[in-house]
Amino acid sequence: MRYSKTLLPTLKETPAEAEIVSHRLMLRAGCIRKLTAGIYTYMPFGLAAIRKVENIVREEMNLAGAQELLMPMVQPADLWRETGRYEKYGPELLRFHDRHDRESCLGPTHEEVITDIARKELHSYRNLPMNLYQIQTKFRDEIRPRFGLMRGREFIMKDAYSFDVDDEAAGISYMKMYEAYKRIFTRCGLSFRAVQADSGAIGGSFSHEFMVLAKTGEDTIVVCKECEYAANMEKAVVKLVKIERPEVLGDMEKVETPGKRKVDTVCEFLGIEAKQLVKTLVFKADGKIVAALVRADREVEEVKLKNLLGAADVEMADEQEVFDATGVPTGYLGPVGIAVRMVADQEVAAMQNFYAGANEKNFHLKNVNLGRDFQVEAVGDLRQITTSDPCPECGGQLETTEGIEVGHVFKLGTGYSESMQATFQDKDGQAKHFVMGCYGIGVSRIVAAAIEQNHDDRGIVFPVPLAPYTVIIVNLGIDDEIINTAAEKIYEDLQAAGLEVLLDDRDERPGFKFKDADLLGIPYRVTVGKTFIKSGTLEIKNRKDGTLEELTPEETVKRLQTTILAELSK
RNA sequence: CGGGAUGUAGCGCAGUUUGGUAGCGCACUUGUCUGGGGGACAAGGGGCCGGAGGUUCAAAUCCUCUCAUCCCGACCA
Repeated sequence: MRYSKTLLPTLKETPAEAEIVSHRLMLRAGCIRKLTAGIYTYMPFGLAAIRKVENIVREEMNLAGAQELLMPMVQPADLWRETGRYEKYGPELLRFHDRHDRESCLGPTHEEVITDIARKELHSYRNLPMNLYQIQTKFRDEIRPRFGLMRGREFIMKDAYSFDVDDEAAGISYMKMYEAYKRIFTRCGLSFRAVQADSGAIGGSFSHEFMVLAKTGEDTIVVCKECEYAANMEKAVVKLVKIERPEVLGDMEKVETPGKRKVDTVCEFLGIEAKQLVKTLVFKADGKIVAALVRADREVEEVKLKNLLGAADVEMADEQEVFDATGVPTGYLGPVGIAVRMVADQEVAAMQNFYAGANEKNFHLKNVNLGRDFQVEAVGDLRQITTSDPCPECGGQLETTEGIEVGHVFKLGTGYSESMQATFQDKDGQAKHFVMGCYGIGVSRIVAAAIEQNHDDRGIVFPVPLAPYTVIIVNLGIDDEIINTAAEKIYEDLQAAGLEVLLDDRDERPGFKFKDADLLGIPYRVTVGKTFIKSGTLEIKNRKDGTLEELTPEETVKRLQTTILAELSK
């Protein structure tokens, strides 16, 4: 492609709206332009990168035995009512009425539509397993779209759905996708981790999120330094460290703590450590008051609390609500003699002779013990994991990093097939519900994540497999016949060698062109300038490491062809 | 939906406090020079100052209402 004929509007200055690197660079490099909040036009250069991702996804999905189809974006409300999601989905689902006043919605995901296809078209176990996928623009009316393509309302997603005869077969389908995903993200040149997204309530870990490791990620994940364990922070299982303490249970006594409400001040006043104190935090679970007990130096993980309680929604109660429910001012709350539902972190159950609030202003209790002095409704893993906790898998050291979720594999089971009566006839002649799985990849988000992970202060540094062009030729002598001819020649030859080449044939000054080449992040730059007249060589620059080479045109073609091919087959 | 901020030329901004009829840098057009890291000079084009209403002789500026966008918290690929 000739730069002079391309719509590739680069920006020297950064538009004020862009906050994170990928968004900023994608705007500056002319990849995207915003139409309205969370909705972007993919400009030719950005679209080329998206297509690269799509093709990798397509190849690997097909290789894994999945078939591509394309489902409608506009969907009838009735279909969504079958699964109850038309009511449940919330305002993210954009609903509207068509000219006949039929209720419709824009598909944020396609379980209903695909299950409808399955119940109509798949009738026998002989048809299974079946895995169908599409690459499509999704619409989710996000509460707060932000960060450009990272969280848009409109975005390109690959979604796949598998249908199997039973649980075991579904597990195989799941693993196939899991492996395909690893290949996809590896081929995209991303540094990523597959993290467990389910704490194991169903039994196995049948949900994984694929996270690209990047500082700007919206999720925090914990990663083991020694083994492959990785999990979303809010779901990471805390392994209880057994402490052998054959202590004699002391008699519970009241101690005065005048005006000491905070953990720090209480500990300082009593001359104890926070790990000897238990704090009582009050939450509203689906509107009902529940107290959660954790060691004073720990944090309650609301997601875990939610799961333990089986609640749909959990939030912290405010001071007034706490007082209304318990009659105790915050700071002196404790588990002994309090009339609310209580749950405790497993660590609290293992503690002996601890301190806690006395449910009386200016007093705490000493030598409190669970079981003897109070009872709780449930004990479980309630607290947030820390880097000083051992890896739940191998006991190794943990660290935290930020991650961007680019993929999610999930075993659905028979929820959808049951609510939509999607059955097939099995070997034994019985009608059975399909066991389903669903698998998503954020295609447009991958491009943003890749830039988040691969850039420097001069611009994007595209991984070769995602680069819209792999080579940019900088012609520095538009008016010089020798240089011009050489630039045209190498342009032809590189294309003939099967490479995607951008020829910068604009009448601009060298500095200007170099800056653009850096900004665009094209992996290899070939400069045709005065050195060609002097020595007949071209300069090849590697965008990533900055290495320079002087080669003849023939050598250049060979060198680029082999190195780029090598990069692509990694 | 709560909290904060911003809307002035394609982009980045000043001007708003103290009303007097719109400016700077970049980009764009033309010309000359220049030619290995966003070059120089000269001459141009481009703005119902987000929208509506009001106050006033006079509004980008003051008042009221609205719309939009961005940032911080609950969702997710």
